Amino acid sequence: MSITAYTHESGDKLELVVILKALADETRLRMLHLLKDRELCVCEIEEVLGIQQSNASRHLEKLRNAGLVCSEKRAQWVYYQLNEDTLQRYPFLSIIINEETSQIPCCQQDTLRLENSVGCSRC
Amino acid sequence: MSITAYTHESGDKLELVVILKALADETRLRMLHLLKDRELCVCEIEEVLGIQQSNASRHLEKLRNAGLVCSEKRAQWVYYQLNEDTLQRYPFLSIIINEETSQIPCCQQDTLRLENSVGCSRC
DNA sequence: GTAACATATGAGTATAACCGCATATACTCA
DNA sequence: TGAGTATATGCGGTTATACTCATATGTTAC
Repeated sequence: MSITAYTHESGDKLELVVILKALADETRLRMLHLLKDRELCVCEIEEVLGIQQSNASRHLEKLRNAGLVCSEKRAQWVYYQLNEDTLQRYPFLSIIINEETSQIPCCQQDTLRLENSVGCSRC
Repeated sequence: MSITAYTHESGDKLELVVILKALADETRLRMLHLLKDRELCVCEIEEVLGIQQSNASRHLEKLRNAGLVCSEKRAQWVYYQLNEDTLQRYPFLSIIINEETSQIPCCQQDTLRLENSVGCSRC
């Protein structure tokens, strides 16, 4: 019912390094690309990306631990959205998420798949 | 004697992902931070960072394969510098290298160590 | 030529990352 | 309450990454 605060998995690692590690994966870039337009629930993401549920959940956990997304539970669904606070603190993130990912073919296809879907069959 | 062309280790991986993986490491961020001011040879880098020679060489190889730096051999030394071509093609790189790394304490200390060194004892 | 040095690379190891399967947890609805 | 669903998580296997030591390659200077 409440927005999950982003908890950095900083440990002893630099926040910038944690963020860059979270970005350095094609699946997670595709997720961020989808999330730049609107919030999505996990089942929508796994459908569009064609990946397993547990896999999607773990990638989203990594993005959340890096502070890139935050999640909100509503009914049995968990909705993820970009964490605007972090995006403001690190201006390079907006360039990557809004501009660079849009150049990637599979990200463009993901967008089409999401737009053409008649809403998620489940949520 | 000739500047090594950057050869992307793209394989089947996205160039953007290769670049982000190269960035997602504290040692390599420190290297890029040092290189933003001037070219450096490997022995200077390993001295300032306090890492082993083989370790420095491998990190630099990763940066070179991602197209972030290029190298030039002069006499028995190899000098590394930022690859301006890639920095222009990916504007977010300049933000990370010129602004974000400067906020990192150990990068600031590296800069001091480099400035205070009476030149590299070897090259 | 040889010695000394700078750099790259092969081999081995330890750790981290990614994935799939199965299961636990939490919520809804009848 | 119980069935069904959405999400998270424990576990095992596989691959990738980072590090160290030792060695190969290429250069300079004698």
